[in-house]
Amino acid sequence: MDEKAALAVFECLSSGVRLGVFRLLVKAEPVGVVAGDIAAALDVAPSSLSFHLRTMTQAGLLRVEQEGRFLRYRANLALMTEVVGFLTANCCSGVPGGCRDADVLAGRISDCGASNPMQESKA
Amino acid sequence: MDEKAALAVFECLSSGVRLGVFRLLVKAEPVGVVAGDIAAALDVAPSSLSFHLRTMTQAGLLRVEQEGRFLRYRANLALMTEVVGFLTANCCSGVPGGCRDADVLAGRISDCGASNPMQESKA
DNA sequence: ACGATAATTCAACTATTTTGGAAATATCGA
DNA sequence: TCGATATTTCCAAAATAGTTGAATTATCGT
Repeated sequence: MDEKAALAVFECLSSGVRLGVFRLLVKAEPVGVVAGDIAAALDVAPSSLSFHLRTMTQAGLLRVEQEGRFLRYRANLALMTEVVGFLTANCCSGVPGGCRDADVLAGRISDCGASNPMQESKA
Repeated sequence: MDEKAALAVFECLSSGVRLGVFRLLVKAEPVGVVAGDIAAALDVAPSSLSFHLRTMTQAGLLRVEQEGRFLRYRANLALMTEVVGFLTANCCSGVPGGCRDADVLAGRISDCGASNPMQESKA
């Protein structure tokens, strides 16, 4: 993962429409959703959605597969993992314990035994 | 963390300049860097940098503190952790094992004992 | 083969973001 | 207090991104 690829991922998720697409597809894992259903779910014009899907696919955030005249899209979760690793690489050089958040984030300090630390907190 | 806040974070990291700022500050944790040094390091005009720093601070991605006539900026790693949790919440509903990447990413399956799983792989 | 359906591409248009210089604000050191 | 320094704010120009509808490509069902 280089800076260019990471930037492409963030560009993808920086539009309301594209963030909506990604969230929808994350929920729909591992089945995926065909383009038309995405458009209907998010109320976006087909050509506009197509534009966004292309951007996201090129960035590697989505995987696409043809099913007859449908195109089924899926989220690429592994890429997000890479991005987080990229962000926290070379972090906090030489300051032991000074960067807990980043360490947990990158999986270097594991949070074993903690109960669902990432659960969304209602609000 | 709601969708609006997550979107703001991604908007922040979707510009080359801002991604550069964040990476610089992650590396500089927990000391931080003053605005002028950020501008010098990234070769950005002061007024332009100021614009980006304001965006990032408003999104909560940066913390700022005044030191005389300097402003020292720091990265807020905890927010990134929240964002990842937000992204993977409600993921892969009812499909056991069908979403390993997301589970590892969100810390629900811990990767205890694995050796530095996030290390950047040379390329 | 033919009409209907799924999705994409294209081109023009609109909207938003980013930039950089000049001016403003505030702190520092002597 | 005064000049230098650090940073921000303001504003107009330049650059990018997003939307739309029409045309296009390809597959489906009959």
